[in-house]
Amino acid sequence: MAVDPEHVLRAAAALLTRKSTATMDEVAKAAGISRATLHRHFAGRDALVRALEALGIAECEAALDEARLDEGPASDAVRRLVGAIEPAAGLLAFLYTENQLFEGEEQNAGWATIDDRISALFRRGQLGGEFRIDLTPAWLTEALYGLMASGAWMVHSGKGAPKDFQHMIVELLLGGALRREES
Amino acid sequence: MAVDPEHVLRAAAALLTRKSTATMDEVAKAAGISRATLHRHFAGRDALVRALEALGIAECEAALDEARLDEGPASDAVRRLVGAIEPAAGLLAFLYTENQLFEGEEQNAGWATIDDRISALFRRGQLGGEFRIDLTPAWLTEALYGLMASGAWMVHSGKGAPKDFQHMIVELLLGGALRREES
DNA sequence: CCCGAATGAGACATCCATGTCTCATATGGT
DNA sequence: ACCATATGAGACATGGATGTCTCATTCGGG
Repeated sequence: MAVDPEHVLRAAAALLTRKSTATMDEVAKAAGISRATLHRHFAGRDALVRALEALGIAECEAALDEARLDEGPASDAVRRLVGAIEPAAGLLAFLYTENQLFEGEEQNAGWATIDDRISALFRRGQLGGEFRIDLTPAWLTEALYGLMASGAWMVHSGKGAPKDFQHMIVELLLGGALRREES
Repeated sequence: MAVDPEHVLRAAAALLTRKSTATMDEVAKAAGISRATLHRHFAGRDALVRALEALGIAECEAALDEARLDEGPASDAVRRLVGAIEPAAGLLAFLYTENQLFEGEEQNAGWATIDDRISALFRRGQLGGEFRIDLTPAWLTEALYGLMASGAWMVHSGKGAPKDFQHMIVELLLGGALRREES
């Protein structure tokens, strides 16, 4: 009978990714539990979103670890990062829009850490001569978020295949839309 | 005494861009009118958002016209487009997230027209040999939206300057993060 | 100057999500 | 088998936003 909070969070994430205004009642149904039980585990919608935020941060950190950002060419690290983060892209896209509601209030410090790690990767690429230096690491990081949200949205709306997620994002982020001279 | 609906829409757009959950009361205050009057002009929050959607579409169309997408190199057209659309980026970013609430219901057909015009631009660039062909026009279009949302977010949060908006987006979208060999 | 129309202020009812509570039931360990 | 505990179902109160209404006031044109 014990409810698995992890499973509840996954179900909530899956639902809220699709319908960000879903009711606590809908979330409970999606998780296969009653609203009362949902409330026993997460005291209110706010707590639920915070828990989802913590989950998203944890998955991000895990993806960052898995991608081994310090190893090899920075562009390869970016490739690994996008690939590793893909399963969490939907959740992150939800949090990305939801976080803007929290503006003004205290932000979860976890995001700053993640921002820093990703920014450091781009900076490493710049220092190593791989990446151009006229685009700031902060912008490249923000752009990566935006492209992941767009990619998640495309997959979710059926306009793109999940298998193309990594390729679409990485190729555009690193290479851009212009044809390159043969190297 | 006559209220200018256009001015009300502008104020609503400016407010909702910053706080997407603003109340009808807050919108009315922001527009300098009473809630009753706001209600007389826009029958409910839904109607207001629809009107904002129409405004956003109109501004997009205007930017598309102003950018003369058919003239000259496609990359220059993209540059002009981003520059022309910058003033509306905040509103578009709001609608971009708000539209997901309407999923399932009928979408405003105006977006499809805009998608088509932008996609056509990217396709033209591909056929002309300017743009790489392994990224679909649909994805490039979606990516442009995502980057504009990220750019608007960066400017809004103070992490980036408005004057860099066009440069950041265009350079990343067209050129990517990798250093190019000297051409 | 006067009258009609639009506005502002506020009261009022309503709806919806939320949060809390109770009680019966089911589960799982001892 | 028994008991403690967690769950499900639903009632209930609450708060916030919305939509509607009235009435006094103000503005602007004739």
